[in-house]
Amino acid sequence: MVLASWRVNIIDIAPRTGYRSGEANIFHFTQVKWKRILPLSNSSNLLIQTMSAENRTLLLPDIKRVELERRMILVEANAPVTTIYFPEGGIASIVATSQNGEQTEVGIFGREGFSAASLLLGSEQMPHQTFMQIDAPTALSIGARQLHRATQKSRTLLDLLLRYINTFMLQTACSVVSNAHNSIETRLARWLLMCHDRTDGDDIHLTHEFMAMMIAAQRSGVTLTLHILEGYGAIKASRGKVTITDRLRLEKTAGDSYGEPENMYRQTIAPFGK
Amino acid sequence: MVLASWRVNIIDIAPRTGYRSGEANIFHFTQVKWKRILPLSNSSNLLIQTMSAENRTLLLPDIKRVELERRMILVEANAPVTTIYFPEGGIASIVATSQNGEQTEVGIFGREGFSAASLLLGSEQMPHQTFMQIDAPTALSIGARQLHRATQKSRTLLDLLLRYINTFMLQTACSVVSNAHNSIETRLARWLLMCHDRTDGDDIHLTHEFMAMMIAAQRSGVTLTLHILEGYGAIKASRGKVTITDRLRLEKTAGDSYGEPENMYRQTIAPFGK
DNA sequence: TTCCATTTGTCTGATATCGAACAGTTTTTT
DNA sequence: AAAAAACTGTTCGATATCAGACAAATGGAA
Repeated sequence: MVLASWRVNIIDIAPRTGYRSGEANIFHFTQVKWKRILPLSNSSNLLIQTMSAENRTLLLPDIKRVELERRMILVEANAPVTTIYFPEGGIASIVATSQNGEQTEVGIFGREGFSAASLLLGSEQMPHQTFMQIDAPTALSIGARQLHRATQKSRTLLDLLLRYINTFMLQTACSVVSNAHNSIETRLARWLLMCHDRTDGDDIHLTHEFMAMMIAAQRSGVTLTLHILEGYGAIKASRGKVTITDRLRLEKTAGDSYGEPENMYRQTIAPFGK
Repeated sequence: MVLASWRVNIIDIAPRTGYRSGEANIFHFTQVKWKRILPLSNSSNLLIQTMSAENRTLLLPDIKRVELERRMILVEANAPVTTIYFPEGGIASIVATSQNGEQTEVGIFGREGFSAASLLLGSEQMPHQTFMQIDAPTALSIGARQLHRATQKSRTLLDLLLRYINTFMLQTACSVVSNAHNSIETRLARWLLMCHDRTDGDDIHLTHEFMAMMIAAQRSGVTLTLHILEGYGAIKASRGKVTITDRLRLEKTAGDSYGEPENMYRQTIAPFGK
C-alpha cells in the first residue's frame, strides 16, 4: 500500500513505515515537517539563489519550507502534480516502472533542480515517480498552480527554469549512452560522482540494492564493483554508506560518461558540484 | 571531412559524397534544394498543422520549404544552431558521440517534431549531432533567431513547442529504460515501430549497420535479430530495406517499451502514428 | 560488362553480466 | 535479550551479447 502523503503537507502524523525488498513498490511515504521561512535569498537551492530578487519576491508569498525525508514520494506516477519542491539538499530520483515491476532510474536532482519539471512543459502528469533517495535537510515547496502562474508573469523566471530542464534532458541523454555502452564499473562511478556533487561532505548513504536499481544492474554486481572501486582507493564502503575518498580516481573511471550536464549547468545557470 | 552545409541553404551545388563505414564520422552533407512555398496550413508537419492560424502567420515571413536528403546534418555538435527544421516527412536522428568514436542514438523525430528543440530551453548548442536518417520529401526551415523571437511574441506558440519537447523527453527516458533492460529483439522492435509511425507506407530504408548504431548493438546482432522478427512474420528484410508486414506482432514483441511518448503526443498535441 | 564498394549472412570464441542462492553480519523491533 | 528484518559477501552455472573475422551477394560506377 502506498499512501499519497504528497497530496498535502502533514505535520508529524505519518510514522515512518518499513519496506521489504522485492515488493512491487518499495517506496512508502514518510513524514513532512514544516520549518519556518527564512529569507529566500539564503536558500541553498541553486535555482532560487540564481534567480533575480524580483522573481524571488514573486514566488515568496506561496512558498513554504519543508523537510523531505528518505523515500518520500514527491511526484506520483500518472497523477496530477499539486506541489513542486526545490530541494535545499539531498537527492531525489526519478524512476520508471515497467509492467513487470522493474524500476529504472531516468534521472536525479538535488539542490540544483526542482521536482516535476515537466509541469513547465505543459504536462500535469508523467508516467514516472519521483522520490527522495537521500534526505533533504529542507526544501522549498510551492503549489503547482502558483508556480505555473509565476512563470507566466515572469519570462525571466521561466527561462531560468527551462535552462535547468535543458541540463536535465542532457543528463537523461547521457544515461541513454551510459546504459548502452558502459560497464557497471563506469556506470557506478558516474552515478557516485553525480551523488557526490549534490551532497555535503563525502558520504553517500545508500544500500547496494538501491544503487543496483539506479544503475540498472544486479545487487550482487554492485557489491562486487564497489569492492573494485575500493581497491582503487576511490571509495570506502560500509553498511548503508559509501564514502568518496579519491574523487579524481573516480572521475578517471567514469571517463567521458560523466561531466557534460554538469558543465552545461555551470555555463548556463550557476556554479555547481565539487 | 565534414562540411558545414547546414550553415546556409545551398542550391544544387553540393555533390552527394559517399561514406565509408568505420570512419569516425560517417555522415557527410548532401544537397539542399529549395521548393516553392505552399500555404503553411497544408504542411504535413504536425506542429505547424496544429498551431493556430495566428501563429502560422507569425512564422510565415521567415519560413522556407527545403528538401532534406539522407545524411544531411541538421545540427552540428557543439556549434551554434542557425537554422531550425520542421520535417514534413522522413526521420532525423539525434546522436551522441563518445570520445572513443562510438555513436549512440538518444532520440528520433520526424514530421511530429522539429530540430534543435533545446534552443527553446535556452541553449544555442548541444553536444549532440542531428542528421537525416531517411529523406524528408520537404521540411520547413526557419532561422533560429526568428523562431526564438516568435516564441517570445506568442506564448501559445511557445507552449505548443514545449509540449512537443516534453514528449521528446519522455522518448529519451524510455530509451534509458530500454537500453537498460530490454533484449536486442525488443529494442529493435520498438525502434522499427517508432520509424513506422513517422513514414508513409511500410518500408523503412536503412542498413543493418545504421540500425545497430540506433539500438546500441552489434551489426551482426541486428542481422540475426531481423531474421528472428522475419520468422515471426512481423517484417520482411531485404538489402537496405525493412518492410513492416505485421505491426501488431511487432508491438507484441516491443511490449511496454513502446507507446508512452506516442500516447502522450496524441493526448497533448495531435493525432500521430499508425 | 566488369569491377569494386557496400551490404548481408554466418561463423567463432571470449566475456560481462545475469539470476539465483545461501551464509554471515548488522540493525531494528518486540 | 531475543527475534526478526535488512544488508552484505560470495559463489556458480547460464546466457545474451560482444568482437572479430570472412565469404557471399548485391548494386552502382567505370
